[in-house]
Amino acid sequence: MKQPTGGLVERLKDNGLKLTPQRHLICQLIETLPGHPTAEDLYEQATAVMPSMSLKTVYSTLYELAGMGAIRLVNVGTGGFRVESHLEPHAHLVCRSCGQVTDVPVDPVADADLSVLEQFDFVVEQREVIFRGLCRECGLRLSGEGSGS
Amino acid sequence: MKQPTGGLVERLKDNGLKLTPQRHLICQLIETLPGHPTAEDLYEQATAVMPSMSLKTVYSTLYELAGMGAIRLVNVGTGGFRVESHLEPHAHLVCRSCGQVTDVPVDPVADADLSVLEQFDFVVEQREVIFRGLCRECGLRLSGEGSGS
DNA sequence: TGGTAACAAACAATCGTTGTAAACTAGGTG
DNA sequence: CACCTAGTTTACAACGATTGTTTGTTACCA
Ligand SMILES: [Mn+2]
Ligand SMILES: [Mn+2]
Ligand SMILES: [Zn+2]
Ligand SMILES: [Zn+2]
Repeated sequence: MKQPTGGLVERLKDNGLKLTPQRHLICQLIETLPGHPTAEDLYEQATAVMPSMSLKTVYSTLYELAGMGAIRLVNVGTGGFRVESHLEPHAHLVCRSCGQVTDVPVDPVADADLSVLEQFDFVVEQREVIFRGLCRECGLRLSGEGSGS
Repeated sequence: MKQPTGGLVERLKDNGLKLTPQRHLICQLIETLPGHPTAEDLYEQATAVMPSMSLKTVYSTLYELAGMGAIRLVNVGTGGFRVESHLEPHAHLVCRSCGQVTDVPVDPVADADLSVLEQFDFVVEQREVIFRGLCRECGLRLSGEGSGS
């Protein structure tokens, strides 16, 4: 009923892909790194362990994992997509100042009335809710600056 | 209580910006073109009338209008942002196949319980709801292809 | 009649991502 | 083992969207 978030390596093999050292490392990093890493984040971490790792391989592996539904690639408008390894429906807080992405562990649309959607003949496969604004640090910092001098 | 969508030119002047022919044209196009045009869409339309128009000027003007809250620039993950001239809160349908962006004239989060957000010390300024899936044409086309031959 | 501030154009550069081709690797075959 | 092959990774060029820089224009005013 609920696929284990911590089984990326198994998912790869189940889908007939070879478990290469590169893929293994990328899977581990995804399961280890907190938050919503970018491809570049993963690349940096990966090259620290395996200097020959190519950025292209990171992208390819992410698309493979996303293609088999093991992760999602979300775009919150901060330039470049981010890896989402929490597959349960949830919302995101995105700071317009520092770009930080935080999980909100509920789906605000869960019990909304979505009957309006019927008229569109649109097959909804997935939904995304983003709250944009300022995180605590950025809120404090910006208001502090504004009143100074 | 409700700023007129059709007053971009006035908004520019109210904010102390000169009403140049370029800005005037871009404002007109935003108010005329249906849907959610990209910067490139506007640039194409603009150069048809004013061939010297620079893409940079389109971008600059869009950021100026967005900065004064006259439009919004939304990123639905189709590569590049789109101009949103309907400022009332509403959701979007985004087709994963053709990229079409359709307005859903309701805000599904409007009467959701957002008390969970309080614990985050995050100042929400704006929210975004996207439904991803397949539009009618793409749904028909893809299922038609799958069953043939 | 310059002087200057705001603006737009031309064009190079940047960022995130993708295409291409060459090199590598594990698993068969003889 | 020497060879073949499919799958994979790498190096690197190219791409689309956006931005920086520099230079040219324009409106307006002392
Ligand atoms: Mn998340
Ligand atoms: Mn819209
Ligand atoms: Zn922040
Ligand atoms: Zn479609």
